[in-house]
Amino acid sequence: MDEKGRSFKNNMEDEMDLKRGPWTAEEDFKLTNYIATHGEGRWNSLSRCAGLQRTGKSCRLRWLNYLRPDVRRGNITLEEQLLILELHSRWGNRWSKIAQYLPGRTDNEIKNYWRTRVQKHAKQLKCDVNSQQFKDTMKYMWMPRLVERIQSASASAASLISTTGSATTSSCITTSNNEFMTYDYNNNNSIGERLGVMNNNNYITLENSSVAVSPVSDLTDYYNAPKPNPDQNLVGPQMLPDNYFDYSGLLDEDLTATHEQSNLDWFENIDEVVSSSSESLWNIGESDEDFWFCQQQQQFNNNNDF
DNA sequence: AACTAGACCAACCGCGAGTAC
DNA sequence: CGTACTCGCGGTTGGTCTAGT
Repeated sequence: MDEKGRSFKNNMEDEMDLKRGPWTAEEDFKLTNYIATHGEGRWNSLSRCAGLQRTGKSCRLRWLNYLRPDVRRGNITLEEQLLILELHSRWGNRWSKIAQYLPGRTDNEIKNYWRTRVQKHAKQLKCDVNSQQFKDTMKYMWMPRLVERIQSASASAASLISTTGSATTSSCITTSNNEFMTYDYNNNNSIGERLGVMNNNNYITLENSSVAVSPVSDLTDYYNAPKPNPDQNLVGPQMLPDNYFDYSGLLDEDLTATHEQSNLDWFENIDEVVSSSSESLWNIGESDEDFWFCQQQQQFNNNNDF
């Protein structure tokens, strides 16, 4: 039998013996043990040597996404959400690249977050997740709000960390200079690059980017875009040139009211939450976020009606 | 209690790039 | 140089859980 034939036969045998679907505890044990003694890599032969009836691919995925000791589990924090949104605006669906900036998070986890949470909100707003409208909503509404919430929480979180010593592992934080960066809470030092600066508690500019940011979504474009004549006594959100929505009306008026109220609710919650556990601290965002998005959806639909 | 819809997430698949032979 | 293999990435699927009816 020639080399091709042997390879084909081996592949057929592999196919016949292969196991798919959820991993058992025994398989996990075998894989973890094998990697502990022999290291990772050469996944196909690793699978055979470890006595696993799995493809190399499957072993690699299981190790990277689940068994690796530094995999961080649990809810995506506010800081991580902010990072994901920002990095996605930079790089798009480059999940593995984005994951590099979120220690312990896998590309799969981030991808799942994006598809379930972010795309859900796009659906609620009745617009495409890749549309400029939704990108702007994220950039000018959602992200500033996240920053606000992070800042609000940071004081409480900081005291929590100082008392417990190891409340979290690593994440992205905002500093007193309005910078935000990846941070190792356990060792109390910065472990990543400085990612950007907040302006007026509202906007974020990214620095040190090795990849050009799309000029269309650059804030300077937003500011430089000709504004409607202020003398025009227009009511409600106004369409700017180049299809920019003017969200300032939303920020200043209706939204602020609901926003402040939801913040009040949130602040009422946070003392209680912080005193209970750090895990819960990051969980409270979801209902608040959903509430906020309901408001956005209404406003957004009003915009389109206008 | 039974059913349904939606959310979540682990796992699979296909493809392209890199590497070994 | 061509082929097979490996690896990693992004897209997709399907199982499980939960909330609502």
